[in-house]
This record gives sequence, structure tokens and C-alpha cells, in this order.
Amino acid sequence: MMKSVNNGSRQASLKVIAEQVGVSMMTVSRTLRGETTVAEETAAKIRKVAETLKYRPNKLVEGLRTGRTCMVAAVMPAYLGFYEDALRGIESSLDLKGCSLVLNLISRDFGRDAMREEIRRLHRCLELRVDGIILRPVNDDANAVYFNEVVDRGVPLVVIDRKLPDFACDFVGTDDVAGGEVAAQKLIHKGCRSLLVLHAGEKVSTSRERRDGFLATARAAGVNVEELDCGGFNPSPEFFNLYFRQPAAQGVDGIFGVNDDIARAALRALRIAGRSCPEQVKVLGFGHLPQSDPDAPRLATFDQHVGLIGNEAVKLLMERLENPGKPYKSVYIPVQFIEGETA
Amino acid sequence: MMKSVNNGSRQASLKVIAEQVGVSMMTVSRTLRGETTVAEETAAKIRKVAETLKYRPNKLVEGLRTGRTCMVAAVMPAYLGFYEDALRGIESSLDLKGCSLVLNLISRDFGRDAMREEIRRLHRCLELRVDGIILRPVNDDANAVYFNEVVDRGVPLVVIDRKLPDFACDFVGTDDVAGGEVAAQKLIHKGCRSLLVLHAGEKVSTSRERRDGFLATARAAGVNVEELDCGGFNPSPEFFNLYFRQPAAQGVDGIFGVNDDIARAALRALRIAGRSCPEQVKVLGFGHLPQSDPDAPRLATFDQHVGLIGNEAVKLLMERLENPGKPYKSVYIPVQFIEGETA
DNA sequence: TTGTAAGCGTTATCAT
DNA sequence: ATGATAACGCTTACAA
Repeated sequence: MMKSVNNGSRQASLKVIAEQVGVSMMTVSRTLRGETTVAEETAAKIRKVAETLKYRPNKLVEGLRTGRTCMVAAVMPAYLGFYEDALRGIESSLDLKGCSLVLNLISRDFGRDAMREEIRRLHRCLELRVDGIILRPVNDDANAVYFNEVVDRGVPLVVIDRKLPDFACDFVGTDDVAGGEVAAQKLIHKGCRSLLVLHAGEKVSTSRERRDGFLATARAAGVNVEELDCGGFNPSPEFFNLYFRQPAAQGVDGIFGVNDDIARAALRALRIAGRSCPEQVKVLGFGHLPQSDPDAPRLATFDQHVGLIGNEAVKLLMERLENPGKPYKSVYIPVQFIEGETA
Repeated sequence: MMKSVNNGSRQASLKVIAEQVGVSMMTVSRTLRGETTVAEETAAKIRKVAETLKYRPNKLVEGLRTGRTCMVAAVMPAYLGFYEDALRGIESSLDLKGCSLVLNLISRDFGRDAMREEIRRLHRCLELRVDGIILRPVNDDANAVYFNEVVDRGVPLVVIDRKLPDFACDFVGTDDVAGGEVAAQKLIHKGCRSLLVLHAGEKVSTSRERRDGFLATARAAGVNVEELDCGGFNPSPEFFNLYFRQPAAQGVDGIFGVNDDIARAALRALRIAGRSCPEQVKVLGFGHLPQSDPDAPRLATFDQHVGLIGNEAVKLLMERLENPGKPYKSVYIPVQFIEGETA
């Protein structure tokens, strides 16, 4: 029936320890923070009692006083996919800085209300007095005025992956334009003369920029190039089958999918259409997602080093915390080409 | 150059609002918490100023006073895989309760030091004064005395997925024994008479229990049954190829892999060994992980409803918070058989 | 070397 | 209907 350590007593606190040792709270505080101005004899006694009582300093109070809670919030899509790496990067970087991660997941299920949900979560973060917020915005075409509340409070906000138009803040993402450019270069270099870029539509900045980089480079090189809007990052197989049956698709000898899913879907559609890869058509993806099927051909793609995005986001956050006035910075993580069997 | 809202002034607080309106902090507090004992006229003024100043109550202080921080920590493997669903379940359930999730990821890279890392993270959670902790232990064979510090503090601890021996606390996991039993029943029912269970070794409770359930049911039914220790949840393809070349493997007509990865690996090895599935050998997996390759055969498996594990963990946590004295509870989420092409 | 007092932002309790 | 005061756990500034 009896509890083991703190029988009946309050939680260990400076006060409790002070009473038990017979000194003032200050002496305890000093000792436990490692100040050397305490008599060794007293200090030893204090440390012993603290140990016995399993004292843990209250970080919240520290935050209350210093204005630093050592908590940083991340707000991201509930279906992490791609972002799991970023999350790991964020978490481990924060850990190194002695900070804790408050995670907020925005479910797809909210649909058009996702933005309202995002705001609600941001408000919660503010109430928790987190030191900063790392955000993958649910929308990158929306007017983002409501982020001003965060910024106005002086809470550092770092946006990752999808850049918000008309909103100045720190940003970390992939160098999508360069990625698209290199994709085109690679295909052209491998002899392709009629290119196709499969993208996810106008609304998503990452897709748009990869496509733009690709188109620009292809056109500059004077090769034929088409684009096809797949309507999203995870189009149905039927979509592709339909497309690759059309005559227009017959001449294509190089395809760039703006993400791996699109590229793999194209791969299957090509197989069904009876076109060989990489002999007749070369295919590049983007993202370098883990390939769960060991029997599928290894997709040539680009690694986005997503973990680095997370690391860098934390770094920017810490820099702004140190120096709130400095100009906003955008960091673009370069992609790395990954050889595969499809190109 | 000028900040937009709080130019030069302190953060909005009860005090600031009180001064601005010319009332006491208490009146402001009462108003903003929706008490009705405030004159409507005063209340209106207060609400307006609070709105203008974009006042957000400080949850930390609330926690300091009430002992409830509305923060719950989760400690899980950095490579979520399987646990991403649980994480979503936890996060969304917490959100419904008005709580925030503090996420701690334990990287595989720590190897044998993972436990030390786990302890360190638990300590951090205690310093943050979280209301409770949901933990997927890094080890389930280890002596877990150090969790006592958490329990002794009266911080509810709910363990998920892997049950700790010799440690009493709330637990939520899969009904692994029943899962193994049903797996054997299904195979026997489909006519298999020589079974094989591919498991991950003695150390992991989930694997062990699925195997035990499987073996017990198979033996009770009087069919032939063998077991093979794959040494982990992600064995190399070579491991299986080697095994299926042996004469002992030739008679097997029903295989149960304790997770989907093992089952799929077995599937490939069977194909290489020239044995047809499901005609000659039927294969069952466990876990119902998303199958990323649409061309691979749909694996017959068991859905663990991992999201529910997360939901239930939060429920247990809240129950214990309400009633710290009640006896510990173990909840086993039943699995659901998923038909597939491999059985 | 040690202690006292004030304050961080809020709420519970007891006045007025 | 409103206010004053203490308290939560800790640190900073100032005394002794």
C-alpha cells in the first residue's frame, strides 16, 4: 500500500530539499546548478538528499522565468511519408540542443478545413509558449496572413518544403528548380530527344519548380518537351494507362516524374503499353523513397536528403532565436542523383 | 522597421490587459475563462482588449498551478514503420483531450546504448512535467527497474506493443497469441498439413507470442509443424534462399511469417525455389503493412489496427490520471484477417 | 558562504 | 461584481 520513494510527501522541489537539509532554497538551487560558492560539506548533503528524492528540475518554471521553454513545435502532415526523415532530422537536432519536440499532425481528413486545423494547432503551440515552430504548410497557395500572429509574437517560424508566396520567413526546402534542371540534363545526356515531365499540377510549389527547371533546360537545349498534369502526387494507374495509349505519347523517349510514385506509375504504364525501359524510354523519379519491393527495377531518381532539411530547419530556428533581427534566409538543399536501372 | 502589434510592449498577459482596461487581473481572468460573474460591460471591454492584444493564456503556468501540463510524451523508435499509425492514433486522441504530444525518437544507431538513451529521454520528459508517458520500450527482455522512477513520481506510464516482463504497468498491444492461433487455424482450414512458422527470435515478445500461439494450435490439431528463427524482423533474402533449398523445407505446405516482411521474403524465396503459391504452399503474413508495389501479389495477412493501439494507450493514460489507484490493465487489440492471393 | 525578496503568469480563496 | 493575497517552483539581484 505504501508508495516507494515519496511516501506521502510532495514532489521533490528546491523547497522540500531545503527543508530536509535545513538550508535555504537558494543554497540548494546554487548547489544543484553546480555553482561553486557552496561549502562542500553542505553541497554534499544537498546532493545526497536530491538524489534520494530523485529531484528533477522543473523545466516549465525555468521557461516561465527565462522565456525559453526549450520546446519547439513541428506541424506536419499526419501521413508522414516523405516527412518522416525530416521529422527525425528535426527531433535529433533539437535533442542536441537540449530541446523537446512538440508534434502536431494535420490529418488529410480535414480536407478543405485543413487550414483551420493548422491555425488551431498553431494557437495551441503559442499557448504552450514554444520557443519556435517548424511548419510544413498544408497549403502553399493560400494567403498566409494568419501566420503573422506567430511572427508578431516574436516566435520564430521556419517553413519547410513548401514555400509560401507573399510571406517572408525563414525557409528550408529542396532545390527543386536545380533538381528539374539536372533531370533534363541527365536525360538529354543519355540521348533522349523527346522529353515528358509528369507533374502534380500548378498548386504545389515543389512540383511546379521541378517542372519549370526541367522545361527551361529542355527548351534551352532545343529538344522536344511536353508536360502532363497528373493532378496530384499519387495519380491512379488508369490515368497513366490512358495517357500512354495516346499517339502523342509514342514518340517520348525520356520521362521525368516529379516524384517517385509518379515515376513508378509511369514505369508500369510503359510496361503495359509494351515500351521497354530503359531501352526505348528512360525514366527518372524524384525523392528517393525506400523501394519496398526488391524485385522492382531500381528507379533512377534524386535523393532530397530530407533529414538535412530537418537539421537545417532547427539550425535556422536557433539562429533566429539568437538574433531575432537578422534578415530572413532561405536554404535550398541540393539533390543528389541516384543511378538506377530505369535510365 | 516597426513591429505590427505589440510595438515595444510586453507580451499580452492578464496583467497587461488589466492595466489597459483599468480593472484587476482577477476580473480579466474570470472574464477570459468565461465566468458569468463579470458585468457584461466590463467583460466586453476586456474581451476587446484581449482580442486586440492577441492574448493567449499561458498553458505552462496553468500547468504549474494545477499540476496538469496537458502534455503527454511518447517515446518510440526513430524508424517508425509500423508505429507511424500508432503515433497518429496517439496524437489525434491527445488532441481530442486538449493535450499536446511531446515526441521522443530513439534512433537505432544507439545500438546497445539504446536503453541509456531511453532513460535520458524519460528524464527529460519528467523535467518537462508531462502528464504521462506512452512508451514503446527499446528492449522487452531487459530489467526495467529504472521505469520505477517514472511510476514513483505518479506519472502514468503506458507501455505499448512490447510487454515488459517483471514490470507492472498499463499496457496496450496486439493480441499476438490469438493472432498466431488464428493463423494456424486458417492454414489448417485451407488444407495445409505441414506448417512452418518463421519468427524473429526469442527476444521479441510479439514474435514469440505469435509463434507460441501458432505452434500450440498446430500441435493441438495434430499437424506437422516446424519453426525457424530468422534472427530479426528484417532478415536477408539470402537467409531464405538458403533455407528453402534444404530438403526439410520441401514438404512444407503452409507458412506463417510473424510479420509481413518475413512473409514477403519467404514468398520470393519460394518463387526462386520453384514452388508455387498458393497452390503448393500457402503463406500468411502479419501486420498488414501498406504494399507499395501494386504488381506484387496481395499478401494474406492480419491487420493489427495499430492506430487503435495508440487511441487505447491515450485512453488508459487518461483513466489512470483520473484514478491513479486503480489496478493496472492490459488491453489486447484483436487482429483482423485480411484475405490475399497468397493463401 | 548563505539568506531574503521579488517576480515570471496564472488561479483559488477569501474579502469587500 | 470586483479585488487583494497567496501560492505554484524557480532564479536574479541584492543583502548579510
